[in-house]
Amino acid sequence: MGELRGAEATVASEPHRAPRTERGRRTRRALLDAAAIEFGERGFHDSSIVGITQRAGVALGSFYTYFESKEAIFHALVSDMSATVGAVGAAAVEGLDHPLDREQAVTSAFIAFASEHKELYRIIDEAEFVDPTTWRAHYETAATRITARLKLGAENNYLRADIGEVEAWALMGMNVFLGMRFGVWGRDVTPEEIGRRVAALLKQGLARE
Amino acid sequence: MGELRGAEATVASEPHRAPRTERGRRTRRALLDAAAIEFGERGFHDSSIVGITQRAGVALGSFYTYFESKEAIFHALVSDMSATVGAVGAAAVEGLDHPLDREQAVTSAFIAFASEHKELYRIIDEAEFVDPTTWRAHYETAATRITARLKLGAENNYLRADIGEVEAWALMGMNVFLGMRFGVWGRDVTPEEIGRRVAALLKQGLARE
Amino acid sequence: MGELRGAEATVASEPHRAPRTERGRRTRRALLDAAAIEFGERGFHDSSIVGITQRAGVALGSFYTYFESKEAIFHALVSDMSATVGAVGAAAVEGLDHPLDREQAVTSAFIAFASEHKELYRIIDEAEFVDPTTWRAHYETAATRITARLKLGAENNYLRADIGEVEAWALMGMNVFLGMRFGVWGRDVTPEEIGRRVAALLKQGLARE
Amino acid sequence: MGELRGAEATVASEPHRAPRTERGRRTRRALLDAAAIEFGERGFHDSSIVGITQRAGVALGSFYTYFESKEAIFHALVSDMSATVGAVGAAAVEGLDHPLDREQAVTSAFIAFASEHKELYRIIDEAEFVDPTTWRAHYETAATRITARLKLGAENNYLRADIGEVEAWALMGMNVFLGMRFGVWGRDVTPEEIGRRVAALLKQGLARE
DNA sequence: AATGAATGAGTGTTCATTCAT
DNA sequence: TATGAATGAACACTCATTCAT
Repeated sequence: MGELRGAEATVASEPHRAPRTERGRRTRRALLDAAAIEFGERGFHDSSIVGITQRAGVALGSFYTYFESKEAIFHALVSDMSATVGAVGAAAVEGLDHPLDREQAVTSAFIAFASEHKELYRIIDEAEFVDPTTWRAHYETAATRITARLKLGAENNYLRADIGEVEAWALMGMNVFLGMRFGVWGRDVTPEEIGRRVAALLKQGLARE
Repeated sequence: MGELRGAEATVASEPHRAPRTERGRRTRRALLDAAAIEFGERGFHDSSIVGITQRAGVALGSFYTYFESKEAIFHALVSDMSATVGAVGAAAVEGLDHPLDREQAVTSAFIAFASEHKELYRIIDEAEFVDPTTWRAHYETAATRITARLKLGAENNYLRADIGEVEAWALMGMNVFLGMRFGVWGRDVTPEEIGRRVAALLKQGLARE
Repeated sequence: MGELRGAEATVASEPHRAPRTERGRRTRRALLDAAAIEFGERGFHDSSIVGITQRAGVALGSFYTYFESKEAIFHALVSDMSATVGAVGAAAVEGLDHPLDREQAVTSAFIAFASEHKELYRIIDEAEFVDPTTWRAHYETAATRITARLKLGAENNYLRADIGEVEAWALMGMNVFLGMRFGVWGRDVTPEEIGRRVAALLKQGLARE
Repeated sequence: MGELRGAEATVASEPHRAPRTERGRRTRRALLDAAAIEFGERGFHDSSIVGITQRAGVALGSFYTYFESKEAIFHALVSDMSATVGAVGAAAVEGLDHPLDREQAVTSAFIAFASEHKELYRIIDEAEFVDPTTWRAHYETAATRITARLKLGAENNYLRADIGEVEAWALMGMNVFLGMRFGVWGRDVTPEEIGRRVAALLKQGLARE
């Protein structure tokens, strides 16, 4: 999970008290990593603070030095992950011009990422019930980003002029479900192959030519 | 919610004891309807058996005459809903031959249905955490149905020959996310318009002709 | 403590849920009696719900069938006791006409009562911190009653015309402190003797004639 | 609160370690002042060491350089206050000969003092539960002082020969309750007027002449 | 002396489930 | 079948106190 933290600077995770010492920073990090595993494995409600602190190797009470509540650390985690997912998409499109290339790259990257961070799915999905505001913001932000990509493609005459939010949500739904099925559940089709198939769908549809 | 129960005969919901009297049947139904509301409003974990029985107007103890546990009634509900959603899709394609017409109809029907049964989304989503087997079966069954529809379309030379499971999951993801965004969250685009846009995407992709 | 409950009808003790069965009524009573002992012996903060339920011989969870919280049962107890103390005073003056006789009787009765219900002092005193509203109301009500007695004595020309609230609070303070010292702490002077001495003070003051 | 500290030399408050430096003395004083406010506002149990140290502007750990425990600082405070109250009484009687004048002065002074140090009441009252020994000693000492005053008045033929401990406790009770009602709760009657009324009561009782 | 991170015992409260009536 | 009182395991959270720096 370590590398997921990279995005933390971007999104404020509102610690109870910001750690003042290096030791404090390490403890907070250990708690976040432990929580990602615990929540990913057992789900929010079956996870316990003791479970998290034991995994992190710190005392129960230390938890509350860094997080206000069980909900708070979950929120910090979801915010992190949401930012990380966004970063994965942004990195994937880098250097690509054609919108279809871009979407193909995003899909492949996303599925590869999903299959390496399976706990991510569970945690973001569970945010619907534990932290609905953040959950909704996560998808709305992503949709906005996709919409922007598509509009740009239309402006550049690569894509049809009439596409917009509906298509963006359709694309996001594809990616999420493909990530679940071929990233988290099984890897019987490679991320690259899936990217190619999605690109084909976007290019020409499903109809016979 | 009454009409949702129609599908119950299809999927075995394994009642603790099958109600023998008419009165019993009514109590069981009252509990299921109450549970759908309670789970939909508060989520599984914040729902309580007392809450359900109070909504249903029966005594706390009576719950266990009809359901073995909190999980059991949730399972019954999810099974019901899964079957109902399947039925909605099946009804939508009736009488339509062309696969693109069929998918357009399914999408429109599904979004219209979602906006009228918002609790459905929440409950099926939460099944990921409460009843994962049923949840996964729900999506696998749906994917199988879609795959079958697409393969048939390919056999009939309407669709490209190489489409299969990946495209089915992509389609399902679209529908689910469009249902969430334009059915549950907001109705700023009509189900028919969304169906048309999805059909356009499937027909020709997003690329400029 | 049983007889203390006599006043309960007078003051609403707002149970979480009113017991519907006789068994329920008995459990609630057992909890109140146990709480009086527990709070009296250990004080509010060192008392625990487990402690109360163990003394009462019921399961931990049963507590919350009858009381909303630890504070709630304390409040019920204080209300009860406040009413009981009032009743003791009222009973003492019955049949006595002269105000000095009345106050003498009240003082004696109160001190005798205090020495038999030592937990009462502790609980009412602790209400200053746990249930300040009820605590203050307790003393204000008592002061009002005493003021009324004194005014009546003045109207009947037994007492000086100018006495009022200040004298009532002075009298109440006497009684409370005498009850503490000669009722709760030690019985080295009898309640009757104390009553006589207070009456003497009220009759002629302390000055040499 | 500063001036309350004046009496500290009188009663040993057993500091954990006596501060050796001037800086240490200032920190200890800051902690005591902060504790008086915190305990007065929130009561002993709702007060916390963090709360006290934050008010005092020192680090949490510093607390234990000066006090052994939460109870210890409370004890130091109660001892202080007890001594201060005694000093107020002693100062009030200075230069007065007649016992009735003396008691009138004590009552007035005490009520005036109470209305300026409301936290005092709360803290001394709470000592019943937190530091019972000191609490009881406080009242026993006060009673002894009053008894001595009264006996002296009797010896000098100002007062009846038979008055003693009972009358002392009665007087103390009056003062405490009048201080609560007309000092802490409301100042609708002046301390002087109350002193006069108490003196009248002590001089001639309440009976009509 | 001062700091603040770490500790962990302690406890109020919830709620699914059982069971006597 | 229906009722609702009783049960007790489970857990989030607090906070006085310790200790390494």
